[in-house]
Amino acid sequence: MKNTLSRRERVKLANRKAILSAAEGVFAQKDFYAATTDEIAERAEFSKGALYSYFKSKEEMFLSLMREKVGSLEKKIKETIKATLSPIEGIENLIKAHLEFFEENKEFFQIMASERSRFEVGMKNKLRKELMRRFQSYLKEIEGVMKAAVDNKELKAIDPNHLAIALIGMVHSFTAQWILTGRESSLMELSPVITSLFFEGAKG
Amino acid sequence: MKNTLSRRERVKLANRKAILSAAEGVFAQKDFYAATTDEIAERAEFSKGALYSYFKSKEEMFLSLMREKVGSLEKKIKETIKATLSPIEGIENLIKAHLEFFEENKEFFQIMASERSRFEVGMKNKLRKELMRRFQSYLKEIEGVMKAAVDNKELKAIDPNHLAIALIGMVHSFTAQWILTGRESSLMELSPVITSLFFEGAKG
Amino acid sequence: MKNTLSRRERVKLANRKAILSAAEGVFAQKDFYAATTDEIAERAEFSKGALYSYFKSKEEMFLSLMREKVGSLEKKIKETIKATLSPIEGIENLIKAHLEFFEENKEFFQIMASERSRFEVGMKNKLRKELMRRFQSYLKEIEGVMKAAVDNKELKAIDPNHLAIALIGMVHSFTAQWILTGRESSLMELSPVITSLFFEGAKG
Amino acid sequence: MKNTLSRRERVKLANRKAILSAAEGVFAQKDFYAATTDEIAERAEFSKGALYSYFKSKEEMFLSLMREKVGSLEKKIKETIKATLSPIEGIENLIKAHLEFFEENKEFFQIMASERSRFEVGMKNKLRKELMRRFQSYLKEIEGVMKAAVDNKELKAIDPNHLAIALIGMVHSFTAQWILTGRESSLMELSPVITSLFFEGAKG
DNA sequence: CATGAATGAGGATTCATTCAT
DNA sequence: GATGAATGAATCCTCATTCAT
Repeated sequence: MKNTLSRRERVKLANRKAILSAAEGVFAQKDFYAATTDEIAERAEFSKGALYSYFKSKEEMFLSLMREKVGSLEKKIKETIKATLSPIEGIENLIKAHLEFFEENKEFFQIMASERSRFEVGMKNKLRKELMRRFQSYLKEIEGVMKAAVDNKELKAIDPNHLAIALIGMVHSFTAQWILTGRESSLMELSPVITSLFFEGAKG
Repeated sequence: MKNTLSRRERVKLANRKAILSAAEGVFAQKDFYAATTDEIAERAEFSKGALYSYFKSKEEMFLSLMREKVGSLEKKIKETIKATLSPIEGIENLIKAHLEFFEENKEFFQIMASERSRFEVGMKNKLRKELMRRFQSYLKEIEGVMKAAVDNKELKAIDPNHLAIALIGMVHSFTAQWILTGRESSLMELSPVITSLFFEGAKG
Repeated sequence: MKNTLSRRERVKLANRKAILSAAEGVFAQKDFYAATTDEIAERAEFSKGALYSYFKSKEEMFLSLMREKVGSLEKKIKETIKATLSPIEGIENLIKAHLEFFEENKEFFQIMASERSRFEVGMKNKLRKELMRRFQSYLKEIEGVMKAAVDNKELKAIDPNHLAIALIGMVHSFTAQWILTGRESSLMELSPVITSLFFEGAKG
Repeated sequence: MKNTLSRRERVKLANRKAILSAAEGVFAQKDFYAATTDEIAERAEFSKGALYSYFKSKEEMFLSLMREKVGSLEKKIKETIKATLSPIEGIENLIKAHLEFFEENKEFFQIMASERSRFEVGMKNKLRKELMRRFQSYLKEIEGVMKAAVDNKELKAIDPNHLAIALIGMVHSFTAQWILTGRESSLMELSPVITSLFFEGAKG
């Protein structure tokens, strides 16, 4: 496929990416307020001024980052769902896809985990609202799979929303603990534990 | 029981509590950095200066709040565990206790959810370290119950740490969603869903 | 002589003195701004409120202290002058009196040395002006002695103001250094050095 | 000599100097605590923020100022000493050099006179310690000249430390009085008086 | 476009002073 | 009168954002 972007545009895009990547590291380490544009600029090896020709404000930078990440998580989830036959298999793959994504994006996971709860408040601007919408749509996606499985009698007749919340909760909890305790082994190895617990429960 | 505190002391204690309560609301809404001492003071109906005769700094205020809350959650968990006979019953009660506590302390839950991940960073002072220790000890508590249940063959032979993480994850996830979606019904009503999912799993 | 003060009044006076004494220590150690009413109150073993029933403000407290000390230095100087026959002997005794006074009032000396230069500025209120007047009158006192000695041909025909400045300068310099270097020996021991240098000069 | 600094660097240096100069005026008038960054910024015609890109803190600003001034006084003293043949002549020139320096740096003299005594206290950081060291080394410098003159039999066999203290005391005292009384004539005119008093003494 | 110095609003903290008990 | 908790003005410092070069 021929690249339709001019060299200029390609450079801009690459710079933007580099800045977001630097921002990701800083936001993960320090949270939105503690992260300074100075540090982001330094890590991105750009001047502070340059940041502002790519993003209107620190907030926009943050939200762009989140938007892209949530977007790509969502995309991965959608593809996973589409690619699988049975709902059960779909859920298994969903768990794997999540773990894979979070393992590759630990920094984003940390940001998401600590900033999400704050999105309801403030909400003054469109960007935030859009982001919230995305988070909810990501949950809905999972819910859809659950509903299919329930309809299919492959899962018990439990509110699909509850099933989605439970699964997401377990995945996030394992991921958070994995990050907190130093990430020795691969996060993927936990996939069977989560799958088994989700499907069969803990009772012996 | 006779109250052994002088009136002065009782007033001081009450004021301290009032300040912490105001702080809880503000921290929940805005996070540590965005929360201003001005707003906390205003909400507590005290002058900004007064805050500083009760707490050395905004950080100390925050950590005192967390310490007390985590402490009382831990206490509740411990009592619940002690009061129950079989491990299975214990876990059921644990879920209820958690939901009850979070329902009564939604604001604290929000703070905990969003600030916990940040505790590793910084960590310069003793207070933060102490808080981290408490968080971990709270998890260990749950782990202990799980281990007993596994030993008792009431649960499958799964790493008790994993069982604890899974349970906590589900509880937190349901609580977070309940807060996000406006808390119509009581959080407690979700107890049977969580219990059933944890023990029996989702498979139909 | 019968004490004409009521017990009440005597107590008040004693308290006032105690507060000034505490203040002296704190002002010497920290300077006017760094000294806090909290610390003065604590050292005086009075409540902060009590300070304000003895002095209208921290500034008034400071100036009262200075006034009393400068007053008693002046008194000592006057007595010394009156008690001596020849001007030469008078100057010798003046040096001794100064050293004795500063040795007994090191803390005051420190305060005076560091705050005097600031008295010109501000000067808004009567207290400051009065204090400046006292400092100048203290210098004039010395000048008077010098003039007598010059008139008497016991000293060279040098402007008595210059003689006074030179003497005061040496005395203060030796005192300051004595304080700075830890006050091992008695300050009084320096009296012959100063006397000799002032009268005979350094040339061999 | 070609200037090896870029224009940027030259501007920065000039700004730094301008800020220090503004600070000098404010510190002289108000002392360290009473001087506000607001006033310094205003007088320097910079924003408050700009101050902080040149100096880490108000304290560092203060100490930089002192360091530079004490440094240049010391340099002047050293040069004076080096340039003179006989110790006697050296001392005469020393007096002149001092008066000249203080006349050109009245504001610094005022600061030095009022803040020096406070340097022992606190002393927490390296900068303060360094400054104290400089003050002492300045005194030692004078002491060295005195010792040479004593060894040379040009001065009486008096402890050189005492000679240095006496001389410094007189010079400071005359300078302080000159500042206090409005600086009508030139301070330099006092040089012969000081010289004569130091060498020959006051006795007629 | 990039740079980084300058801006200045914003926020934590201190402390003299007041006043209810 | 004494107390010490409460007040709030004052002040240092930070950092997102702008803009001249």
